Amino acid sequence: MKEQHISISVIKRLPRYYRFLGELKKQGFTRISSGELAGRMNLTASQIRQDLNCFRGFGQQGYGYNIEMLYDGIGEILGIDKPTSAIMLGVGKLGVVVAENMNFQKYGFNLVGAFDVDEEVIGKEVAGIKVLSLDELEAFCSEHKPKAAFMCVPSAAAPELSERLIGLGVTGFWNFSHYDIGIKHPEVSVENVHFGDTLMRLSYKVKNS
Amino acid sequence: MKEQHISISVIKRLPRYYRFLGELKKQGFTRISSGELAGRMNLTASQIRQDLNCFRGFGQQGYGYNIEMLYDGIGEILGIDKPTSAIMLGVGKLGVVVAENMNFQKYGFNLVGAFDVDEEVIGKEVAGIKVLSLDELEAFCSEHKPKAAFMCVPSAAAPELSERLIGLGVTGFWNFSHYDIGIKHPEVSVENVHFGDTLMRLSYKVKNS
DNA sequence: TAGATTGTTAATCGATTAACAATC
DNA sequence: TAGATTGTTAATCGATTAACAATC
Repeated sequence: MKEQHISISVIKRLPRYYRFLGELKKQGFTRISSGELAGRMNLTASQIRQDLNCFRGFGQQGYGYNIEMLYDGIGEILGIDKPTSAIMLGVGKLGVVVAENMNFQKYGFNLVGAFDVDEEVIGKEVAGIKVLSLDELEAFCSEHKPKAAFMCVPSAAAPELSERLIGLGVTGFWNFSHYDIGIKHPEVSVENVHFGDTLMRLSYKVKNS
Repeated sequence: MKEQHISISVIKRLPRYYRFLGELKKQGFTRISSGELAGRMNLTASQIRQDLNCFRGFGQQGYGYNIEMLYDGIGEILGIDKPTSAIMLGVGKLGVVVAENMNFQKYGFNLVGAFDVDEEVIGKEVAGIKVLSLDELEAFCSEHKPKAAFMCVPSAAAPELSERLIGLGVTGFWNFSHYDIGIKHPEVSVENVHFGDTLMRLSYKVKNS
């Protein structure tokens, strides 16, 4: 898997390829051409070939792409085969739903800890994990060295907490809070899940079409 | 508010401007220059001026931008001042959390109905709304004419259900399910919230930096 | 071999950045 | 008026699409 420099636009599309290919695989298909896949995904064949060619070796002229091999290959590029250990910060309603309904393994992560400040929540089990007090964060991290943090805390708590986590070696944030972790720390990776932003975009679209 | 053709890239950024400006407003600031805002948001001043100039009349040479006016203006562009009526499909764990914790009004929507197929859930109240049986969808829609649907159903239910909703006049989907509503229906607006996709992207980033 | 389909280069298109004249 | 800062045009950069030679 020789990767030169992969543009962020390509990376953004990979999960969607992965989903479509997984579906095709499940349906029993074994090969697909860029043209056929383009039709299903509403892309151009050219774009698919360009995207996949960033990584070399997936296609075969005159044949197309082997679905299983491509699926596994993209999974490997995304790092799904090598789970990153992660902790959840904030085990409120959202945190609980996310923790208990996401199959993290499927997406390249392994949830190893959960923290909250609420005495009501501390000590309870979520997704098979005992919720610890935030006071225990330092001890836990020096023992387990989690690399990623799922930020399900109120926005007000995010600035200080993210500083603390970065100090403890966390390099990736799955951020549900409103607070732009990446601005002060361009060296860490952040993926934001901002419900409000997507709703506002939908509002715009609905009203302008 | 004269809008020619606004590119999708600009629209995508508007909610983030809106959030930052709301914050600045709350902090008591009254004016800001593109340079200052660029620093805070980690953009270029040039991009901010280009973006805002799509809509005309926000800035003033030598002065900058009036925060309140800009905030309100962007809100208007996004259509936040004119709520779209929406219904929720699927009131499982995710649906409940979303319904009860999102202030839809704040983002340009008004939740007017909720539907499920589970007898356990039907009849209960969520966010002040009584959950109806999916059998009542047609009657409800012909009376209330909701324009948007929040899809919190299992992916398997999404294809058929989205067809049905489009037939009933729904033109916008906030889609939590895995199913690409937009492919068969390019005429409707869709905003996807795919937790898995963002996690996979984070996985890639964490492993490649 | 002939047909299909990729890999890859070149052309186009769009978005971002830089520069500066207009103007508050 | 002088200084600041926008609006806007031009330059650059990157991403997408088109085309076709390579090759399975």
